Amino acid sequence: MPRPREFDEEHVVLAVRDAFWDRGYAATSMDDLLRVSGLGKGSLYGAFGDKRRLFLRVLREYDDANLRGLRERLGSAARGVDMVREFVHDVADDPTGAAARRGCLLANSTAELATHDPDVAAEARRSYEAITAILTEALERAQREGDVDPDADAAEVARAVLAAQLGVVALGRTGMDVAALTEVARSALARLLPAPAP
Amino acid sequence: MPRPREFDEEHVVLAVRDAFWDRGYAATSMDDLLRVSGLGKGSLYGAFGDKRRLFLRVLREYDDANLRGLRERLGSAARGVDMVREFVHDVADDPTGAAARRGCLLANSTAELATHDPDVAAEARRSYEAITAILTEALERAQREGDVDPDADAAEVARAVLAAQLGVVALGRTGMDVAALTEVARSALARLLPAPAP
DNA sequence: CGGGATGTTGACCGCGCGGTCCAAAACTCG
DNA sequence: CGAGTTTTGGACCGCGCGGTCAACATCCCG
Repeated sequence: MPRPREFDEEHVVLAVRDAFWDRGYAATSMDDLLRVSGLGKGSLYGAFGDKRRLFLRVLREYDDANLRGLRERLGSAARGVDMVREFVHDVADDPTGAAARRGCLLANSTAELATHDPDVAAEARRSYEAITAILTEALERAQREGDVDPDADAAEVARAVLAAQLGVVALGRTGMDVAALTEVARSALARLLPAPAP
Repeated sequence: MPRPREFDEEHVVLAVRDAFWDRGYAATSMDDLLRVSGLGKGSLYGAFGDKRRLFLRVLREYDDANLRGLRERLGSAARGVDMVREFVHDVADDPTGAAARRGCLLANSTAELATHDPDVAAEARRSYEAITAILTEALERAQREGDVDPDADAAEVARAVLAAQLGVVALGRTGMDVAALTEVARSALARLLPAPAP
């Protein structure tokens, strides 16, 4: 019976995500979102609700995609420890520095909004807990593979690794040069991953 | 000759700082700033220029105060390593969690603004470099005092410690409970500060 | 092919934004 | 005390914000 949608929701979510990622929540106007999505006001409001609801939808999908990506990288990594290293280096691996300057949408949003938006704060907690679980799994595998001291508490190391990664992401946003950022990641990892007794 | 100011610039800067810290840059209106400062529009604009200039002034004074504080803590710490530990635990040391949720004005501002405001990005780099230097000094002292492996590269450890601290601050903003946050700090420090051979 | 339901477009709304400006006030000094 | 200078408070401005809505287009199905 109804008239069908003329746009693909996922395309819109991705375009809108990039806008929020680039400008932040408050500095992105609905007009910006209409521009990047190519939709009219009625369509965008009809499909996603107001600005905040749209943002929360975008944030959640961003996080889910991120978690899926991490699980895939763990699944396809030759060794558990490789995935952990990749995770921390990530933003520093783009030699142009663009990825580092962009940072992470969740981290940016939490810094901007978490104080006054409980939904954003809750989403951040959910996401970081899930990441910690994945890292723990990766580290347990690394212990079995002989790359990490089997006596270490994998969950504890995972939390420290997460903190280090968040630090690298935060530093990346300052525009610090990529080589230096890579050094930070390398230096943190060298100390956070206790090597097994030889 | 002239009519004297009726307000104290430093008081105003502090009040305005708290407003920006609480709401973020974009979400804080000039009316908010007039309210918290108690000034009229003419006075605020006359003394500090527009919103962005006022913000940059506030941010720089915040950073300077922060650096002064760190240097003082290093000067008065019984041991170099104590200052490093305090630095990382800091926001988690408020048992109410308020400090953790508030986070750091510089970190929040960098996450919100660094992409499009080169002055904010530059200020962040300046500040983080200065912090790294102070941490390096603290760690060198810790090495002399036998609390940190003297073979470690103090500057490298300092960068890793900074990353960990930024991670703790980022996690703190999610509203994660303080005990867990303290554990993250503890766990990171335990691994980042290589103990000297006994 | 027509009726009903949904999607689309863009005009429109009121508000609050950042910023300007000026008349009155408050001071110093000759 | 009066002249000169700066500060003060708030009226005022135009704009762009987020959000609503109604007229029209497009489709499915009987």
